[in-house]
Amino acid sequence: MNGQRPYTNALELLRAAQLRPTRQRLGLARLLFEKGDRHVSAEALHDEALAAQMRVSLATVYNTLHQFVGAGLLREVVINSGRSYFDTNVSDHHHFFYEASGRLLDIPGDRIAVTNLPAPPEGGAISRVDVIIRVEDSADPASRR
Amino acid sequence: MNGQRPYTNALELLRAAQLRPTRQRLGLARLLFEKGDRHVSAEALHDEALAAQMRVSLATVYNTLHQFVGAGLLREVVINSGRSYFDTNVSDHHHFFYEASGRLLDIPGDRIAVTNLPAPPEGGAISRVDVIIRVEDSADPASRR
DNA sequence: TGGATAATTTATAATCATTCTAAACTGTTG
DNA sequence: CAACAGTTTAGAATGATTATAAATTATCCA
Repeated sequence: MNGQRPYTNALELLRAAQLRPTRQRLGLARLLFEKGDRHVSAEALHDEALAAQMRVSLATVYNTLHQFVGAGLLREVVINSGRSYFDTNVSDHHHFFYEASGRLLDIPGDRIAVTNLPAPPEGGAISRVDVIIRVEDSADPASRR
Repeated sequence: MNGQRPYTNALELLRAAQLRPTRQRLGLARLLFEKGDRHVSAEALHDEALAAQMRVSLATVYNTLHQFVGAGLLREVVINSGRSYFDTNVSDHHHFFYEASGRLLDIPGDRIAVTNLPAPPEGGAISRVDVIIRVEDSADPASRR
C-alpha cells in the first residue's frame, strides 16, 4: 500500500472489478496503474506491452481498455477525432491539450470552477462535465503522435 | 440583411473568406448558413446536398468544411472519437451532449462561467476553452447517428 | 487432480470516417 | 477565347477501431 491509490495491486483491482485476472489483464493493469497518472492511446499501450516482453494482441488491449472504462478504472478522453486517450485519473478533473504536440495534462477538478450550469433543456441527468483548455504550443512536429 | 449574421449571403461569405465561389461551395454554404445554428457531420451534409439535387462529392464536402473552418465560418467540435461535427455557431459558447441520441445543443458562452483558469504549465497561449456537458438521455437507439 | 464449461484471447478480416491522388473540370484573367 | 491556377472528383489508401470465429485458458466441481 503506497497511499497513492486504494488498490495499486493489479490482482486486487481486477477482483474488485469482477474481471478474471488473466495474464494479459494483469500485465496491462500493471503498466497502466503502477506509475502515476497517465494518458495512453490503445496503440501506445500495446507498444509498451510488447516492449516489456508481454505477449498481448492489439485487440485484447482494446477489449481490456474498454472493460476498465466500464469498471470505472479508466476514463476515456476524446479530443481529436480519430483517436481516444485513456486516462488513469478517474477523479473529477479537466485537461490542458497542447495542440501541436498532442500532449494532455491534468487540471485538478478543484482548480477550475464551472458555475451557473444551466439544466439540460431536454431533460436528463448530467453525467459529466468536461473542460478542455486548448493551448497553442509550438512543439516540433516530429514529436507528434 | 436580416440582423442575425453579418453575411447571410453565400456569395458575400465566400468572397469575404477569399474562396472562389464555385457551384459546390455556394450550395454547401447555403445549406449550412441559411437556417440558423446547426451541428452537422460531413456525411449528413453530403446526404442533405444530394437530397437537394446538388451534385457534389463527399471529398468536396470534407474539403469545403475544412476550408470553412480555416476561414472561421465554422467550428469543428469533437465529442466522440470517430466523428466530427461542424458547428455553424462560431461565437463563444459551449455544448450539451446527449449521450444516447448523439444530439448536440448550444449553451451561450455567457450562460456558463469558467473561472480560475490556471495558466498552462508548459507555456503557450490558450486558443479555446471547450466545456461539454454530457447528459444521460434515454433516447431510443434507433434515432442515433 | 482432471475434465467440462464458459470466459478470454487472438489473428485476421471487416468497417468507418477521413484523407490522398491524379486526372478531369471550371473560374478567372488577360 | 486561351491559358493557367484553383477546384472537383472517383476511387484508392489510411488509420483507428470493432467484429468474427477458432484456439486457448481460467474456474469449477466431481
